[in-house]
Amino acid sequence: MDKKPLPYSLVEQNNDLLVITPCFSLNETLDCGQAFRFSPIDDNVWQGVVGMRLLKMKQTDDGVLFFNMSIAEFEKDYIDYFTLDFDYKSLQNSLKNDETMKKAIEFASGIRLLKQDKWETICSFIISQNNNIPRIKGIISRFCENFGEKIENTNEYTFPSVSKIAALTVEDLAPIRAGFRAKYIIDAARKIANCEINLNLLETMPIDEARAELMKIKGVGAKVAECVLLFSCKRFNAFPLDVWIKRVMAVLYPNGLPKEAEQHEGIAQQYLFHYARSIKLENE
DNA sequence: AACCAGGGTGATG
DNA sequence: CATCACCATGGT
Repeated sequence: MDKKPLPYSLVEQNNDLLVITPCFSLNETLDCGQAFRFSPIDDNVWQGVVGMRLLKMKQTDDGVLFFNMSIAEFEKDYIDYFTLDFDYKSLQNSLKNDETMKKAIEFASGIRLLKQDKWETICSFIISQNNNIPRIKGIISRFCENFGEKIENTNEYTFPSVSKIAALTVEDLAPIRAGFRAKYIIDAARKIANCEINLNLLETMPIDEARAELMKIKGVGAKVAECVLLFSCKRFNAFPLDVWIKRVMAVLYPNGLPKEAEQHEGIAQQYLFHYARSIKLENE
């Protein structure tokens, strides 16, 4: 059997690791609305908590440099997280047969789908409903500071565990100022903790069943379920329909996405979402 | 089946 | 300063 060459290469540089791959922009990937725990700390430098670890990264001319990272650790935890084993270049070339997709991709060709923690993604998108990004980030950061674990030698906190939140009440969540969403977070934690919902099956079960499974949680509707499937379960064909995408679809794709996007609707969605929001800015 | 609360903030005019 | 919008959802 022929083995396809990997779409990335890893180069250790002292204690750091340089990741060389096409279509990988930190700015575009970490600031496109799929993740809420990353912040820019300097020119082209980002940091954010992933699992138990504070990641620090820098965009350079050669690629993306991960600070204090070994090949072994990176292969274990972050290839999948940044979807590096997926051939973005080929998909982009195919999508570019469509003129609108071509423009959208050229606008932000370095967006990559993340595979985030499922529980964290469920909470984050429950919090996102009817909300703006600065406040979403504020609520999540208060959530972590109040109920997460402090990460050694940093001022950062892990995302709170399911079991810890399942034992709380809505009143306990008052300090995070999530408003009416607090009761949904508690409901999600309890249903996951008592195994009414099995997160591990979401990646493999038929996607309609996965949607139904997630929507057992109060406060999780079609939109939030779709975000969870796309941003934490590698379901490339999940397609979150928010106000922006509805607008794009109505104006640019009244008959649906081009055939090249089949089975990768979610990735197309990321380009279109970014594009839609930028067009709006240009008009003002 | 349309409509609205809920809680707070950022953006717009 | 007022008003609107916000990567929605559940309840009426």
